[in-house]
Amino acid sequence: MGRQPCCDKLGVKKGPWTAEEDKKLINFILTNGQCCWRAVPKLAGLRRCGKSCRLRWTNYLRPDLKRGLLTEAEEQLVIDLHARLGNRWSKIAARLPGRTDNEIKNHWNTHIKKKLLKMGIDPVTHDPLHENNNQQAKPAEEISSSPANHHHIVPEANSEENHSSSSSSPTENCSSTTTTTTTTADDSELIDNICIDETLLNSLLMDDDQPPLVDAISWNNNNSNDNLPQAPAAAENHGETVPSLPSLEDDCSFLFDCQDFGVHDYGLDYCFSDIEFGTVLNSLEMTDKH
DNA sequence: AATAGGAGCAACCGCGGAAAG
DNA sequence: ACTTTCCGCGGTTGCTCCTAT
Repeated sequence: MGRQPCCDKLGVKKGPWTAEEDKKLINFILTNGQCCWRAVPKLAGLRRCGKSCRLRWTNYLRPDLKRGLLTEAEEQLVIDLHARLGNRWSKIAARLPGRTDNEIKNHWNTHIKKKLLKMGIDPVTHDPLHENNNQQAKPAEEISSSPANHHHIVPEANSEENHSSSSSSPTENCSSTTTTTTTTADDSELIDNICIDETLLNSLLMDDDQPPLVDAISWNNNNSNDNLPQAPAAAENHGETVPSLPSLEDDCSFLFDCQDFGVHDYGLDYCFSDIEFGTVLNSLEMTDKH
């Protein structure tokens, strides 16, 4: 009856991952692709639960992950989506390429939540906490100065979802920050692609299976770049046939995570230019902490 | 220079739905 | 149809680093 046990609870290691463990996991997924997490620890030679492997991969080792703080545009998008989706972090993360649900969740709890509270906005309901607080929350001109602000969804356009439409739009109230983080043109385009069309955004709410909007855009662009090495090709250096990885895994940024153990270990050094290695090294500094 | 407190983030825990047998 | 397990998600914890005193 049923399936095999997920993993032997005895002897399963917990806590922070070591570089060696990361190497094993990356090496395994590079050659075998993502499948059957239950079998991964055993096959990869890891004393970890499959669940832990999946988490490590999706939150830290995945090829398409961005590093660093969310940009102002991304932050604004998170706020907008949270106003509509609530704490459905995975759904929100699906609309932000390179960001994980865990990352967004952490960023929400540590940054955005406080920011909204400071502005007199309830981070749960996106309603003003108090009328007075709301008045003094943010000068209108400061709000409108947000790069992404003009993309905000008009609440009235979605009465069905808009539980807070009776008051000022949460997304209108919470758009600005006092910091002057640089927002790139790409970020603005990101918001454009997602928020400019109310119908589009509504469809996000309706169709969970819809592919990531920005993913499609950015990955189409990436995939059109002939300079990018392809993961399967790299895996062939191991002399193994690799089941076709999802297209996202084709991004060369995946290899950045290999730096700790040396990209040469994978026979992938030919893939990088000096500039790319610089990026790799920067990324390494982050992973070295572990 | 030492230390306490806060902030940020990676990882774990537990639950629910889906799927295998 | 039912049991068992897998997978993914959201909430929470605890460690590490940073900053203020």
